[in-house]
Amino acid sequence: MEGQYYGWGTITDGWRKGPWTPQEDQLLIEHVKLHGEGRWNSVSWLTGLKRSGKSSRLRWVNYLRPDLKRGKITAKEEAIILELHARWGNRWSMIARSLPGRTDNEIKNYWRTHFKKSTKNVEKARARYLRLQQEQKQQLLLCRSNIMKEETSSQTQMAIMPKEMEEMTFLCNNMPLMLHEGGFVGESTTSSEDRTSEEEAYYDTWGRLWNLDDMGDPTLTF
DNA sequence: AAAGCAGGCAACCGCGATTAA
DNA sequence: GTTAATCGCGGTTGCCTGCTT
Repeated sequence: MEGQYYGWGTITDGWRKGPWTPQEDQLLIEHVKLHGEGRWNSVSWLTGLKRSGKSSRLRWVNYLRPDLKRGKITAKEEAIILELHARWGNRWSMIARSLPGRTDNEIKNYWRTHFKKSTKNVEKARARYLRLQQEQKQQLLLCRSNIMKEETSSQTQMAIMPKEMEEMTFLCNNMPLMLHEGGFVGESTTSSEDRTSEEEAYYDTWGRLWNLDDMGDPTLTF
């Protein structure tokens, strides 16, 4: 197996370091299938992998997990990252919890690559986000007026698309914070330490809601 | 075509928190 | 209550790749 390694892979103190090979990935996947996640330090002696528990966990969490989302960060995800970073700072794992399928490492890398060096990029992203908000706002207003029309004119309103109606009513009634005066929720000066558990739950919820399937995200360019 | 450079990202490191013995 | 093992997180490093000169 050793001869198949490539790149800067080396062995230090009996542990292999550097890029993972497909064979190593396969061993790790099999291991998790059999034993589940956790007990990472047992991976080595159960599979024969010359990888530390730490390295194995990292590989699984950041790359092999089946629920990971592949592909580029969307405008919506970007908006969430910006918003939550403004609020929580570098608490990447927490931010990642609001973006299912994305890892803390991925988000951290994205932030550093796109926003750390230049506030201009933050401004651009912010502008994109505001455009998106405007579009959504218009859609919601339209939907709200449709709901009102339905409410006044028809007794059978809930029979017509009841599910959609419920969803849109819920959105109309619960959206205001995200649309807060066209501004960034994250612009608040409130530090993460000052946040209440209710706020925590609120952001958790909205983070998840915003992760509903994207609707034609514009390509992100800087 | 080749060299230099910068961006992107996978992986490592150190450290604090948590859990088990 | 103490210690060791394990886990999880944030920061950092360094390879790869694509673009520019």
